[in-house]
Parts: sequence; structure tokens; C-alpha cells
Amino acid sequence: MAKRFWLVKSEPGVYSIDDLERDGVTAWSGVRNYQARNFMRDDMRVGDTVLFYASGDEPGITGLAEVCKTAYPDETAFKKGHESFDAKSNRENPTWFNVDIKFVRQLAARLELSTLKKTPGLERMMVTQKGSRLSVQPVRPEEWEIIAKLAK
DNA sequence: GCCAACGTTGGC
DNA sequence: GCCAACGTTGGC
Repeated sequence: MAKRFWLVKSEPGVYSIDDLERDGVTAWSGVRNYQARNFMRDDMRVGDTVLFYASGDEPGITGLAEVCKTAYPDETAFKKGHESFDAKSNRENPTWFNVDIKFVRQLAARLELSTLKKTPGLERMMVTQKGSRLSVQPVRPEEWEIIAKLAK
């Protein structure tokens, strides 16, 4: 399988690229959307590149990460009282999965959503579509090529 | 603060 | 199985 490219969203107040740099590796847990789960569980492989996207007041790509562990059951779903707890998931037949990602680098400057929207070739990116809420998204290789140039 | 988009829930 | 109501996301 050829290397793939992904985009994951996070609100900086919840988990930022600074947090990822500090942690080095983090479990991308707490995703409670089936489509996003399926991408993590079925398609993300070790070594895939991850664009780290910040939603909120200043939306844009803030850094790069890499998948460093393929999907395994999301522990936060089993923790009563945890905000991501899901009574419907259990260890025998888990509903939710997450991968681990590791910090690669921050971008020198945040690659703003407004820039992405204006850049030829990125019109089809999910993140540039109005109303796109998916928190784990595939990125096409040709889109990655464009973004890699912008992210120098 | 507003609102469009979208996913989920629940009544039928 | 349908679909209206509701809650959440997230850009503006």
C-alpha cells in the first residue's frame, strides 16, 4: 500500500500542535464519528503523513505529524465519567478505535484555511468544503504535493 | 452571536 | 424505515 495522507482536526484549546510537540506521541482518541473511525481503523498505516489542522478562531494547518501505530480500541470509550465514554462500546466488541500519531514539525506559519480555499488544486479538499465537519479526512497525493510546497 | 451543515435520536 | 427534532461543529 502506497503511503497515504490525512488531515486531522483539533481545537487548539483542546489539543494543539504545541501539545503534540510536548507529548511527542499521542493517541488520537475520542473520535465519535463512524466515517472518521473507519478511516483510522481501516486505512491509516504506520508512516502515513498527517496534516494537523486547528479549528476555531484561526483555522488552518499548524503542523505535520505521522501515524506511528495502527488502530486499536479507544480506551476512553471504556472509562466511565470520561467525556468520551460510550456505554455501547465494550472490550469484547469495541465500537471505537484510534491510531497513535507522532509529532513531526510545526509549520513556520500557520497555513490558513482562507489560503487553502484560494489555492488552485485544493478545491476538492474536504476541509475547504462548506460544512465539512469530518475530523479525520483523507488527503489526495496531489493535494499533499501542493500543501508541501506551501508549508516549506 | 449567528447560522448552515450534518449526524444522531426517537416517535411513529 | 422514515423523517422531524435536536445537538454539535465550525466558519464567519
